[in-house]
Amino acid sequence: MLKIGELAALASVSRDTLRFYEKHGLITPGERSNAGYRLYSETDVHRISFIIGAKEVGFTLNEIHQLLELEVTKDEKSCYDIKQFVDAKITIVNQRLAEIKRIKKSLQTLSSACCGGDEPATHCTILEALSEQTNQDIIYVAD
Amino acid sequence: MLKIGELAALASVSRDTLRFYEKHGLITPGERSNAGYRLYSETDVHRISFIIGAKEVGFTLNEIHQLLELEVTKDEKSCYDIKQFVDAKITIVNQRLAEIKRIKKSLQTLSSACCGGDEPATHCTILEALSEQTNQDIIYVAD
DNA sequence: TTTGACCTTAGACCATACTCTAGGGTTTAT
DNA sequence: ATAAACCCTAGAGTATGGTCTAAGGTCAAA
Repeated sequence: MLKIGELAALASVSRDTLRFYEKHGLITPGERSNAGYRLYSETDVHRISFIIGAKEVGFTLNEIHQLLELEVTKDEKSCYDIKQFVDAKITIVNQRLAEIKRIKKSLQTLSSACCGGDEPATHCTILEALSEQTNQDIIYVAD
Repeated sequence: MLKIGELAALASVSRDTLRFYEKHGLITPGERSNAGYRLYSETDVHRISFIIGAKEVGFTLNEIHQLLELEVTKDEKSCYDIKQFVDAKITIVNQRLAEIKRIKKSLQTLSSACCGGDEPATHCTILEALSEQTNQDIIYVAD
């Protein structure tokens, strides 16, 4: 079992952040030491890792909370709802995946056009790198 | 040329958001109508699209501002700096890419384990779906 | 046994990214 | 020509996600 400072160091977040997440129901260390210190299990470590990862790719704490709350009950109806929710999230994830690939490509175009490449300096802004790409529909509308 | 409401509708953001981005130097419509209305060009449309996309995958407005400001000058030193900056961003993008793939995989595991699959209900939370995955180092440390 | 590094709570404060309000001018359709 | 629907500015307010402070208790080493 880890104390809060140990988990904080491991996960590269502050103690305050861990307490903040707890206050908002994202993580709930089951045990306390005699002195009242929080004690974190390995499951908590995984949980924190998931939270940080999900946050990094743009999920809000609220969405992460919902993801973490997902549990299959025996109720068929509820199970259907969960599947709906998860599949909706997968759609969002796929959109983000496409978007981040687009950005990566722009950055790579920019990087290789910049200094030392033989391409002209015309390609040297993000927007120009972006326009280099296939003329996909650029504006995001619900599709 | 588009008026603010037209661009807002096209990009699925509010007018206020566009004015907010302008105030913070992310977008700068060159022209105004006689009445003082903002007029947006096609470049502005691309720019807004980039901002929204970058935001969705977790860049802050500040980072996006830096990305958009990137321009190659004739100064070699400055060009080197830009390459450094862009390459650092590519590293971040790659990390996000890996993370979002991890999350996608978890969601897919969860979705397929849930309702109708023949796998037992033990795999039916995000955390269990996550542990299903190869035992990669789960905690994020600067690597 | 006391010094320093840890832990506790409650609540104030902060940055980011909007979002809304007030008070006013413009454009467009009927 | 007038009402609805748009535009303007400045500035206040809000939600999210922390971060810090105060006032205090605990633990391990010198």
